[in-house]
Amino acid sequence: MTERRRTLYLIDGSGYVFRAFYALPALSTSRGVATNAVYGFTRMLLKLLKQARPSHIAIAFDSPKKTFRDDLFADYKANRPGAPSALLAQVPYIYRIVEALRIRLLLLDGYEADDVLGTLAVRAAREGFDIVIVTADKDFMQLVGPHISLWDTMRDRRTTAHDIRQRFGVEPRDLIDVMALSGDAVDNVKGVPGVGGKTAVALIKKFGSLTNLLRHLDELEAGDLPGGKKLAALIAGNRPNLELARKLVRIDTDAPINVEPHELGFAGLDRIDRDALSALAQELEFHSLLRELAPSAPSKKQPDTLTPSSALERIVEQMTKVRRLFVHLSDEGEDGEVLKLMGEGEDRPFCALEASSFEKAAALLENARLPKACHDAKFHQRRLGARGIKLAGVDFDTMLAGFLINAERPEPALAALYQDHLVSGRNGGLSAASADAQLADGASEPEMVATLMPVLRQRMQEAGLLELFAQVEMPLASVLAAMEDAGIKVDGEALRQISAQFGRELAELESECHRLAGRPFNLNSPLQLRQLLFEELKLPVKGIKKTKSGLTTDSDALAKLAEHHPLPERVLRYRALAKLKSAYVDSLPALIDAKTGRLHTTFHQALTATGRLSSSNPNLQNIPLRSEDGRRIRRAFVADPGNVLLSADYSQIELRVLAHLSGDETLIAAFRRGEDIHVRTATELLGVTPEAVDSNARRLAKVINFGLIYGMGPQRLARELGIERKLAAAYIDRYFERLSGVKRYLEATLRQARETGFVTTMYGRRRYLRELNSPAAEVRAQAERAALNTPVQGTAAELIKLAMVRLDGMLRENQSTARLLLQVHDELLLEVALDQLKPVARMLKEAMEGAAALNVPLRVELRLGPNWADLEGLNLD
DNA sequence: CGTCGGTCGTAC
DNA sequence: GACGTACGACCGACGT
Repeated sequence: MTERRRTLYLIDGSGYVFRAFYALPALSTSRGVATNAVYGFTRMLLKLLKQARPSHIAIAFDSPKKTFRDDLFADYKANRPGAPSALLAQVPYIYRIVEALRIRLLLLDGYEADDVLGTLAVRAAREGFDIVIVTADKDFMQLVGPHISLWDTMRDRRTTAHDIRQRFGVEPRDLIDVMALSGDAVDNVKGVPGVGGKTAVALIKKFGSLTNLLRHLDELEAGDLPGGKKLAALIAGNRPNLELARKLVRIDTDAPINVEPHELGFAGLDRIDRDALSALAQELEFHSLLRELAPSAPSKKQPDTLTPSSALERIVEQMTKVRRLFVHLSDEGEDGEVLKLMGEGEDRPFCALEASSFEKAAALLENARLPKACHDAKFHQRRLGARGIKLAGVDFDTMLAGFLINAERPEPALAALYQDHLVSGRNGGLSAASADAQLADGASEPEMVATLMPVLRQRMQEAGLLELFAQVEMPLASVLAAMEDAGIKVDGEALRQISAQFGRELAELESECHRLAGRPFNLNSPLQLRQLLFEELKLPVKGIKKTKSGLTTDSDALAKLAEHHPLPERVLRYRALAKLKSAYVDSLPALIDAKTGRLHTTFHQALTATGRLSSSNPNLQNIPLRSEDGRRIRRAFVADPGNVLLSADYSQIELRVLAHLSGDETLIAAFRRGEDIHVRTATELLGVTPEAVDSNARRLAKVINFGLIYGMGPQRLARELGIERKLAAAYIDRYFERLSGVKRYLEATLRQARETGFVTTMYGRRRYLRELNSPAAEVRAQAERAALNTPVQGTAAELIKLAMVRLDGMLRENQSTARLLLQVHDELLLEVALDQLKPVARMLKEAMEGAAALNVPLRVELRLGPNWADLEGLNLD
């Protein structure tokens, strides 16, 4: 076996100090000494030492004196404001921390940190080290090579030579020339005006280097590059600038440093200067941050260190005796995955497992009779599932609990919940102490979950949310995990064909539009389109709505303008196709799992204000349906061979919920009799018999019925129906006159919302609406509409969630292989083997229609087919 | 150069 | 100004 190369970590100290200073709020000690940069820097450093456990490490800082670059160019970095005094004052502390940690600190007069690190990196690579430069600064990319990579610890992003080639298409070294050409606004390096990154990369790709480019400007002038002539002249004119820029951006790899890489050894956290750190901790009031390192610290358990594997079995053994397990899988990228477990009991046994030893805890995790709590159960179930571990018994998810209690925080992080429920209350803002509690590595995640659980449970109980939590949200998380795992089969080849065809038509439309406009313009730019239509073509602006920035070019507006000019109609067609192509046809194939041909969305259960689910990456809740072009996309969503797609839609779920919540007798009677609800509404509005309701009258009623749920006003109704505003207002009055129960309900809802500050759904979910008291009429009105809509939308969301949980139970009980794939607010989509179709269809219908006993029946329409576009009705009788 | 607000359009 | 809930592509302005 060849000896492993040693790894040297080189830290861009100045970069991190700068970032920490601006990223963190203005913390200070009780005596008013600013500490945020020291705090952020120290945290970053400790994290790095724990995670990477480096054998060799050094930190470099910029020389405080003038550097050789200042001598070259007086205005170097002139655009960058000097460091604020609050930052400068912290620098000595930072140096002291580095010294106390016994890490080599490097400062070289006349050189920036970049040059010191660059020189050391090149030297160390020659001597057989692998070098990781820890920085967030892209300027370092020019140094990357076979043994040198970058690591941005804040975003946990690593950059290798391969990444750079892939991203830019040039070698890392070439980035010096690229940067020289394009300039750098931050450092006030002037490149060639008008040449940005894109052009610069293209030029270097074509000519290989800046030197070669300057030598062959004539080729550029004659060449086929668009604007080549102009470009060549510009570059020629800026030749002296370029020579200078190259010297400024190039990191010096030959700085006079008298340190050798092998002298940069780090002995580990056991060998640091504890006395010095302790003194610093006192002085800076970093109690929890440095406590674990300092000698005076209580001998608290060290949750973040990995337990040696010899002790593992014993600890896991202890865990079998606990009443409850707190579980956290840290998402620290690649091989940094760590599973932390804590038991609830007298001595709270704790262990942290590396990915390679997860299976030691499998039996515990899969034991459904051992209750567990974690933050984001769906995530844990899927990630452990990917390793073959079937997480079971999770009955408390702090993310779901926290969101039920306060829906103003979507997908709350553990630290945010901790802050909200355990730390805040004292002086409101982010004091140094509370930031410390939140940010420091003091408490492990399982500890935080354990601490939060009783608090959150208490708050849910006070708000009457426990049943919704335990009976709906918790079991749903596991159903959603299975749905995401299942994914849906998508015909990528079909999408590629559609893409090609749309592409051809779009190209034709584009040239046609440019011809009609009389000049080329960017069809995707509403701004350019607006200038063209209203300023150049001077099309009439009457009846055109406005956006914040001016006249709109939305589809309503274009439809109006189409009477006066042929262009708008073509733009409408272009927009429709371009939308479908970029949002669906071209983006979906990239997300299809190449092995299985299936597409896996992520459902968000703790995100929307009303309690609906949402879907992202990709969003499969807005796949087109209405246009034929759109349906072609939907047709690419197919059933696996031997299966069919089975879809179930709630019929009029929101109007039925409104009937139930309002108790309106007319509405309830109509639904009980199974009437066409829009026809019924039309008879009430127009005072005619059902037979007399024509399609136009029904359409009117339908618009009102839908608009009602959203709090539509007469203005919008009039526009929608193309009638006078007065008439629209009369219809609305008439509606509330005939359906007075609805009117009373809406009024009562608003009254209650104003009194309590929140509205509730049928199952008790709350939405707080502070804006109900806003002095701004429009803000207030919007909050009022939300207040009226939320109970209806939210209750409907709860019903289908309940149906999903019920269905999941039924499918399990009957050992069906049918799989729930998608939920689209009032629709469930399943993939079912042909031979199970009938029983599954029955279960599905029963699960949905029987989700709750409202005072109106719930109705479901079943349809099935080979794909999601061509579905035919299924009658079970 | 990345982030973010604005605009637009898809779904229910 | 104008009808609720989402996600996301694209553009263009703005400042780490």
